[in-house]
Amino acid sequence: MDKIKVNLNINSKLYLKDPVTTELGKKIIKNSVSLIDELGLDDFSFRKLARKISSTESSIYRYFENKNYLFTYLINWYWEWTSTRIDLSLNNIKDSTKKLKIIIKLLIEASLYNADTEFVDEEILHRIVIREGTKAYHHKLVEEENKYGFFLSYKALCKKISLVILELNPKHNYPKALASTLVETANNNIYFAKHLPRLTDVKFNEKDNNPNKINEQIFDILYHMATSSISHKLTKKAKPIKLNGNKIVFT
Amino acid sequence: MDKIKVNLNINSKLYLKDPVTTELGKKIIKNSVSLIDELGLDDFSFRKLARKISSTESSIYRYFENKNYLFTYLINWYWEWTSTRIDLSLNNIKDSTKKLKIIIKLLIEASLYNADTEFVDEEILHRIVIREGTKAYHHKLVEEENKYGFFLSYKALCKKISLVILELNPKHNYPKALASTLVETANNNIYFAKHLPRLTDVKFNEKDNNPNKINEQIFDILYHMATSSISHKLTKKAKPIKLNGNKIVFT
DNA sequence: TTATATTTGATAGTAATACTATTATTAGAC
DNA sequence: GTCTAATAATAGTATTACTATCAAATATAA
Repeated sequence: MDKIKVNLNINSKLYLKDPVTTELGKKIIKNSVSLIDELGLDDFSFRKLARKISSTESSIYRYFENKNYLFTYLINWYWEWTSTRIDLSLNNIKDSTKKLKIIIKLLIEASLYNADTEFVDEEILHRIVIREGTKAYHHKLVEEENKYGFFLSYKALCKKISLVILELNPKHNYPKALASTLVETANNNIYFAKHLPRLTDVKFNEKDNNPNKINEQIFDILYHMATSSISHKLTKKAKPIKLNGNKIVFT
Repeated sequence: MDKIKVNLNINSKLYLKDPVTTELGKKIIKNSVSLIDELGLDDFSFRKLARKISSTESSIYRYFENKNYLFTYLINWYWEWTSTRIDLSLNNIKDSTKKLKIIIKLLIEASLYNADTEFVDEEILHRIVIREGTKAYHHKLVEEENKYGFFLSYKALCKKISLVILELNPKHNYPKALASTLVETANNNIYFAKHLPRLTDVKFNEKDNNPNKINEQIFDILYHMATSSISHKLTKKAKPIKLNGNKIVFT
């Protein structure tokens, strides 16, 4: 495999000091990924991270204001890295259908184009994204953080996907909603297949428990969702319905 | 409006003592809803809740093991209540298309069938579900909590929706994935429209900022997604693609 | 009505989190 | 070899997330 140099453009407001510029910074990134994977975001703390890397809380605080900023930094890494993988993979592709397939495949499998950074294991990062990634923007401070531009990478990723949707159907009415739904639904179905299988349609045969088969099924689910929406002929607009509400009393 | 008595079946492992049976219990439920809405789940604590209701932390701990159990209790309330609204609304409906429309409408608007419990404001609860509901099952302890049955109400809700999907197309391959996607996508698009509008296609005219118009647009997005998937003719199965990966080096 | 059981409130205490601040030490740049 | 920047060490505060104990209030049953 050739090595291609890219750089990930992560919002500098997310850190006090750029972690990729120092050894300690890289250690913080690398070990926060594995520690969040291991403990979950709730139980992850700067104290535990400091212990793990034989450093101190105050040293970590020089890089990140708090654990949520660090977490959002990591999620941004994932968004940027995924955008980059898409760019590289679509590089010579003309056929829009093929583009769509590639995008869906990349949303499901982090391991394709594994980055050669010694300090982020993208496969572990992907697990974190699947389990807890949405916590980066589902909280009381979204609006404020959105003003800082913390979610620009996510928007750029969805924008990129929505443009391919529009290539396939320039008259599609909801390319952005479909794009964000594909990203979110990819993560959800991977998560559901693993932990809450009744919420998706992935089938497990006894010996069939290998991730490839599962990922293929998830690919089919997403591809079906995407192509059906993209090719759907608009029937007449749905007539709004009225519900004659009864009041409910709980006992 | 008539009043109809229903009861919500919430997993009893979620509480140490059933909160609906006592005044203090109801106060805990009611005020945790408004306080989580106000502060966000992260900043919400039993201490603050105790202060708000002029009680003590230890009294609250007699009802709920910890704040995550309380939170999951509230999310279960929403799932159960939404299932109930669906049951009541589909009661006399024969037409499956109409059923689908009603379901989508109910997923978007909490206010329809506002429950007559003096102790849960469903509209506020719905806001919490939209912003942070998925945190109930996106964490390190899913598997354990899933074994306790904490997510049975969610699965039942999705099952109910998937059956209507199958009524419309008995050969649909992914009814469960589509059902869970509709639930999740409803919440996401309401949230995105409000906080991260680039991630959806809701349009705001200057004076058009009223929730009805927005909810109508979100209805259209979801209805389009549902009907396109349901009516999609299966083309030949997508040929798997192979990506010839280049290694990426980050700088 | 009194005795009894149940519920709640008051108080205290522990370990951990989420920080901020200060000073000492070390390593690298010139 | 000195200067500078980065890190480590240490300490301290307010808050969280509990657990435990006991007293007061209240409902219930005899």
